Amino acid sequence: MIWNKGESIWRQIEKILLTEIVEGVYKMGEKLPTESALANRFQVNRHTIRNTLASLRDAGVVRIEQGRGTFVQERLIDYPVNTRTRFSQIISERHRLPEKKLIRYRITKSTRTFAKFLHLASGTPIIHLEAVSKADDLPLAFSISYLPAARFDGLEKVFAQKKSLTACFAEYGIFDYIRLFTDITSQMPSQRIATLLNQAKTRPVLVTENVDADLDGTPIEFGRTYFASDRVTLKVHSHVE
Amino acid sequence: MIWNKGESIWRQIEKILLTEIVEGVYKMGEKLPTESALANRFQVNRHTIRNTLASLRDAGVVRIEQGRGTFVQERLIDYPVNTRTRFSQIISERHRLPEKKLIRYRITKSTRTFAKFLHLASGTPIIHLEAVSKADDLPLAFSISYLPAARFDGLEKVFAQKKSLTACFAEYGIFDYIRLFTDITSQMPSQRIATLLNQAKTRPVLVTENVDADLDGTPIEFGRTYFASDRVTLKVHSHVE
DNA sequence: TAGAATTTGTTCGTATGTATG
DNA sequence: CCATACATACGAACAAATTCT
Repeated sequence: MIWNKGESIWRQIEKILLTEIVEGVYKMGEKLPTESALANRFQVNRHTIRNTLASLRDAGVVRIEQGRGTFVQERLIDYPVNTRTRFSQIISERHRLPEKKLIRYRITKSTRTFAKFLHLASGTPIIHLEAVSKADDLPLAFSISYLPAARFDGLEKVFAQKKSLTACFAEYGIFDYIRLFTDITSQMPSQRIATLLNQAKTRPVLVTENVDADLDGTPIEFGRTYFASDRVTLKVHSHVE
Repeated sequence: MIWNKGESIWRQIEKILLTEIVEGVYKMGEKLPTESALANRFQVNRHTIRNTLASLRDAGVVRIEQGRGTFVQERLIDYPVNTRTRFSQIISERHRLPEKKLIRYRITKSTRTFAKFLHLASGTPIIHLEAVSKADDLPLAFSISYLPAARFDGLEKVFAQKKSLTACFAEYGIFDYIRLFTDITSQMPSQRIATLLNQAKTRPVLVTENVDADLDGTPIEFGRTYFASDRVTLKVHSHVE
């Protein structure tokens, strides 16, 4: 390897690796060679390779995990966050096969927190619905939805058939609804959620909380969703006013 | 301790702990007693306590870190994400003292990625500005901003004085600007970013990427911001159309 | 469950070139 | 010309996390 004198070595290596990644030599999610292997290949010190990889990490191209290796960062799905956020539609538009798998269905009494969001009295029966959302069999999100049981009587059977909340709502006469707000935080996943998302427990999840309402403004759902952060980017497009 | 018969013991304990947390017995970010200590206090099995803590975690009240303990989850700042996102203003409105500390200032040649966002030719000189945003001395975010060097000649001195990008823009004749988009992901922080945010390296960060433009629609800044996810909630308020 | 092997992370130290004042 | 700071590059050793046996 002969290095150009006008540019630092680690930047030249960065360009080479970047080219190889975009050309698909290393594919999405795949492991790059170890630092030692790269140092050997380019005949430089491991520190120099680490400089390169740190820069690629900062640019969002790779992620580095201690003890495991360096991986090409995958960010498969852009997930718009706005008034019309609907999972199935978003996935379909990206030419992927959406699937929503029911994990758990229960009816409980609402605690104060959920009651507040749904404008219900504390203790009112609410549906507690857990599901995993997939695109082409790849889990993207695990979500827990809380809905007023009175309004959605028998939801379990409807959901088992429709496999989409939007479709269920239509069965109950709600043909359109809007998202009132979305709160976004980040956490480490519990073992259960990591398993459901088929994700390493050492990788974080994006957590959103939201309330959807019908066109009268009556809340119909409070939801908490855990996104596999390596597979999803939340996108907020600003409206020009 | 005498337990009410109509309700499960772990739920009763949950209510007690929740009350103590909201009353400030355990303050934000503080460590709760160990599971054993709580089991001892309430004279129940440790499994019962684990039930309670798992429920509090799922409700976002505490976070559990293996080998370290259970902590009251701090979520201090609601950070709106919209067309008019401005740090100083957001913090001030919450009756906190905003501060933006310059970490690094350099001028480099833009790579293709940044050039694309800023509508510049690849290789054009751009300003690379790193800063830590604080509220009442608590670091909330670390941000890297890329700006066209030609348009913001001498920005370093202006920023040193104004300590706010919005204020700087005004010096260059830009009295209003809008955010075109915001992309949101989540990562584990590098050692450097964890240190700058004064945050445990085992806690994730929220990462946003955004482009701001002047009222002509010309991009003036590409920014990447790392939020301490335990201290910030990003809020997307939907506009009703 | 225990330990070895693998891989990245951190911290010493040394040296060179470049820009600044 | 000198002092200083900073980025770059190499070498060695050990720490920490993960994986494999």
